[in-house]
Amino acid sequence: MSQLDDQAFIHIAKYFQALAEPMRLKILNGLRDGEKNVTELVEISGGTQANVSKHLNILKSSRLIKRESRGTKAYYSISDQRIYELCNLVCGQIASQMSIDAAANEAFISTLQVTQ
Amino acid sequence: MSQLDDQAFIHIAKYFQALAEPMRLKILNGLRDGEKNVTELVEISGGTQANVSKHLNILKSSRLIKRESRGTKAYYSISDQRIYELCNLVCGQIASQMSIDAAANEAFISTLQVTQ
DNA sequence: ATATTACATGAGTATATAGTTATATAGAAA
DNA sequence: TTTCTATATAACTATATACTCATGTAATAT
Repeated sequence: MSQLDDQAFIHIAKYFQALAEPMRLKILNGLRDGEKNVTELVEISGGTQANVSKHLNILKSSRLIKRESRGTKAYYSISDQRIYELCNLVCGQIASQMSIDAAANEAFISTLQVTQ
Repeated sequence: MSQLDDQAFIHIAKYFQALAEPMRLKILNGLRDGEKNVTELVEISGGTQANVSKHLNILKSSRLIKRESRGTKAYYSISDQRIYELCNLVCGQIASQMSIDAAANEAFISTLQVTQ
C-alpha cells in the first residue's frame, strides 16, 4: 500500500470524521433550506453559542460549509449539496439494518430530516 | 427538535464514525474483491494483528462487515456494497475541493482504491 | 496431551474530541 | 466614546479512541 494511498485514506477519514457528530449533523440539517446565522443555528440545534461556533468552524475547515460575514452576523451555508446524498445513503442503510417491520422502518425513515 | 430526531442523528453519526478512521477504510478497501481472513487483512493493511482485530470488531459492530468462522480462521466480508457508493461520493467531493488542475485531480482520483 | 496457528481481548498509555465557562473581538448604535 | 449585539476563542475538564504489549482462547495438527 503506497504512501499516497495512505494519504488518501487519511483524507477521506477526516471527511467522515466531520460528519461523525450528532450536533454537526443537526447543524447541517438546519442548513438544508439555506443559509443561517450563528444565533439561528444555536436556537435550532439547542446547543450553546460557544459549542455551535466551534462545530461550525470544524465544518468549515472540512469545507462542508461556507461562511459569509454581513454586519455583525456570520451566515453559514452548505458548500456542496451532495452531502445530503451521503446522509440519504446512510439513512437508507441504517433503516435497512434495523430488524423491525416495514411499517416501523418507514416511520423511522420519516423521522430522518437529513434529506433533501 | 424532537427526542426521536436526536436519536436519529446519534445513530447516523455513529455510522459515519465507523468510517472515520484510515485503517478501517483500508480494511474495507481490502475487502472490495471479496472476503478475507484476519491474517490476510493484517498483511494488506500493514497494521498489527491486535489492532486489525479491534478495528474489525468495530466495523462488525457497526454492521459494515460480517464475520464467518471457518476452522481456526475468521473470514470477514462487506455487509452492504453501498458503502462504496458513500466512499465514491466522498472521494468525488474531496477531489473537487482540491485546488489543483484537472490532470492532477484525475491522478488523485485514480489513486483512490475505495471504489467499486 | 502438547504444540501450533489464528484470532480475540484486557490493561495501560497517549492523544483527540466535545463540552463548559469566561473572555476577547468586531461591527453597529447611541 | 461607550454600549450593545454577534461571534470567536482560550483555558480547562471529561470522555472517547487508537495503539501497543501481553495474554487468553479455540481449532487443528503432531
